[in-house]
Amino acid sequence: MPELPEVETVRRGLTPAMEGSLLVRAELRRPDLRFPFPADFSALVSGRRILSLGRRAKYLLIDLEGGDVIIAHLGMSGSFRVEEGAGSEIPGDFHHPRGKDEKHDHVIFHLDTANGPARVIYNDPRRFGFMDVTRREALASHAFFRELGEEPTGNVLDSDYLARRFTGKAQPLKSALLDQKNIAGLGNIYVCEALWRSGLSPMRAAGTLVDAKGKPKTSLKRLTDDIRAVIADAIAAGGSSLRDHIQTDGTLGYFQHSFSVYDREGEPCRTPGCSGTVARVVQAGRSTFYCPECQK
DNA sequence: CCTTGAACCTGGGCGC
DNA sequence: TGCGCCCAGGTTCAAG
Repeated sequence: MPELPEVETVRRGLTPAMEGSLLVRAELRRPDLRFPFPADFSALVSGRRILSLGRRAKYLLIDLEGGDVIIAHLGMSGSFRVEEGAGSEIPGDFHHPRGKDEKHDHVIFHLDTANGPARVIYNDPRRFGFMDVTRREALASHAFFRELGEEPTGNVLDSDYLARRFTGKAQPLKSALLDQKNIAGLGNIYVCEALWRSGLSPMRAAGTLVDAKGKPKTSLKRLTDDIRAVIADAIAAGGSSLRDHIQTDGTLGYFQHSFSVYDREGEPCRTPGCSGTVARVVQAGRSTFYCPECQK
């Protein structure tokens, strides 16, 4: 499920149950997800208190007392849910009736919280997600993080930075924005949405947004603003739509979100005054949705 | 270096 | 009820 806004929403949703709680035991129900778990994963994290939940790009970070940090990536289909209360039986509830999907519950974090026992359960049908554990001080140099670009949140991402990254690049904008080395956390949906907002074609070469002096053209400044706005809006929407449900379902935000171009092939463009129709093309093996009429 | 395509997995939707 | 095909929010390799 996750691009940056969804992972951020998951982080916020899990925080009440996890932060300050004791991670009594990490139960691995299979030896691997996308990659094998480290051999000592469970031994290393079990019995530790959880200090805080963080996020970098699409990675969820769980900081433990003692200086280790759990790294979790949700891949394409990963989600977390919280189940409170004691008992060995996992009670089904309205949102998650017991059923077939349970076979994809791969990791169970057994917690001792301020309100009693609880479980945080990681479910991932496709198993493209993965978890690792490392020392907090080694995080920045970890292979997952070493080459990551700037976050599209906060004020670090600016058009001068993107101009430096894009100078001389013939690479299509779609691919350049999807590249985590440029911007950390954008995925297929929000790249399409940001390009639509900016009126820029996904096929346009990234270098054409930079002037001869290596400075960002107006179009790149606008794109930078739109990227930040798209992400901020999505986080805001996820946070509000999930408030009631995050306890049991981290995936809800996505599907309540309505997109302007993503997955709208053949439908009318929503740009005011535009009479175009949303088209779908494939770039580097991924679907791109855009309006050929107003995105140049 | 660049760009593309395949691979990793399961499940849902659609046409027949 | 079934079958086969295509598609899916990500990342990483190998190959051209």
